[in-house]
Amino acid sequence: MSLKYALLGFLNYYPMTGYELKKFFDTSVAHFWNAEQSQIYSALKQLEGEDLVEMHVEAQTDRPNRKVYSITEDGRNELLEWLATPAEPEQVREPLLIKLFFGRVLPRERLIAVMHSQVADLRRIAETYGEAMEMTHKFGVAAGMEKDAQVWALTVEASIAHHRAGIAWAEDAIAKLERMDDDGFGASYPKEEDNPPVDARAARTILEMVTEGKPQLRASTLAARTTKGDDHDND
Amino acid sequence: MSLKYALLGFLNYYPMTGYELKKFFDTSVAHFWNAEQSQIYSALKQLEGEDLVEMHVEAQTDRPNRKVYSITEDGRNELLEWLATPAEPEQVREPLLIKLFFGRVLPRERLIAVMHSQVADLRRIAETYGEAMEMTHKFGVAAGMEKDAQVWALTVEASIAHHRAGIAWAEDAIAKLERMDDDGFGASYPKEEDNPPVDARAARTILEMVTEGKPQLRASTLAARTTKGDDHDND
DNA sequence: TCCAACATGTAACCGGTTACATGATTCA
DNA sequence: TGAATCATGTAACCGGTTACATGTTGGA
Repeated sequence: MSLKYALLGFLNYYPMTGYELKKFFDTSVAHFWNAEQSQIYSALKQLEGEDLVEMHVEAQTDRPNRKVYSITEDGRNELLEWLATPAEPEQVREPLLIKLFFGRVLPRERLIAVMHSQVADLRRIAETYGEAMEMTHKFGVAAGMEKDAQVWALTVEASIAHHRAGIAWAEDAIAKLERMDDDGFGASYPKEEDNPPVDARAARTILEMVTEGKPQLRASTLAARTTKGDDHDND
Repeated sequence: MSLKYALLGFLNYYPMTGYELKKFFDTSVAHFWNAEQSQIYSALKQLEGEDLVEMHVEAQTDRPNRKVYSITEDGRNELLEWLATPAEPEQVREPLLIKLFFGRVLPRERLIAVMHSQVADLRRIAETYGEAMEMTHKFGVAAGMEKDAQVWALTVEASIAHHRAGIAWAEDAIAKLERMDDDGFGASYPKEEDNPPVDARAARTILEMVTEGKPQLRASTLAARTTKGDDHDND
């Protein structure tokens, strides 16, 4: 859903074509949002259908006509309304944490290697934020929007903070893994060897032991807790 | 794709039904991964087709038969292989950052209110991590998997670190917004008023000014940079 | 000569969400 | 009486990705 508003946001700066919008995405919000060309074109069509943007064709002979989109009054109103509404927290999906969660079955060194590679990836991404910061500044100057550039900079800081935290956590986790007893790791788990073969009731029993009828920590519960409490300082 | 491996990961602990898998998800990995019941059922069917799990029916008269899934040798191998492979970095998608990015057009106080509500949401979620930590411990005891519980705890720490960083950043951003000049905010932007009406060339000109033929910071570029460099300590 | 930039799209697919359906048992 | 638990699914939809199609101009 946010894509729609990001497009409105850009069109609220200046009228432009789908092709140009793609460039704006790639040069300014790439660090926290990506949009494919094809997606932009179809979203624009949709926005036009809702009368939130309007399009006029600029004829060209040598290449496909330019379709320049501009935001409508309705579009601007809807944008402002959306911007002033609290953001719904995103569902986190972290493949790395799945690997770590189930990673005890790997030889410890293998698991640590995966963690190291995560750190390396994060560092590599973090290096690009300098460029991103420069970009926000350049845009501000080029477009005469220095005020906007100040909030743009805050979004880059968010990404930096986020990555720094990720790196710090991962390094701490690696240190902890290194302090753990090697014997517990690897595909065969000591306990399993001493114990009678696992039967189909085990999972049931464990679930009963853990959740003694108590309310569970469900994603839906989380969502409810977070969206219900929207009753603060914004109205 | 990770869902598939999460299922294999759980089935590698114990054989169980789709219904029980859902509970395991909700009580243990909910803080970084969610899976809907319907999705679990169809994924299991798919895994069975690939011979990574096998199913046997436990007949029941009073309610639908239990379909107990267990991991196969192939499944275990594929799981181990996947676990030992570096995680591909996820595309970040942060609606809040879109709001902030375009938020200059809001009255400053409105934008700050959105940020405050973000902080409140993050705090509310952070409160649940105590429970999550308890859960990992309980599971470890109940299943006789104390070693696994140690790595489970690391995943909870990841979420905690992540949220703490989010809160700290947001509070800092709020402080900065509060120090900014009020006049720059709101739907009408001073510069626009003094300047001639915006024409359809403006976006073009700005893009030219900012990206003087220089390589751009594209998501694809980022992806390339991050996946190319996988040549470290894992093979 | 060949690739990048300009400029538009369509179609297939994929992972995930939401809604709907069925039906017994148990507990408040 | 009515909700929650147990236990299975199907179908529609939705946002996003990947692949494919078309065709000119200008620069390395």
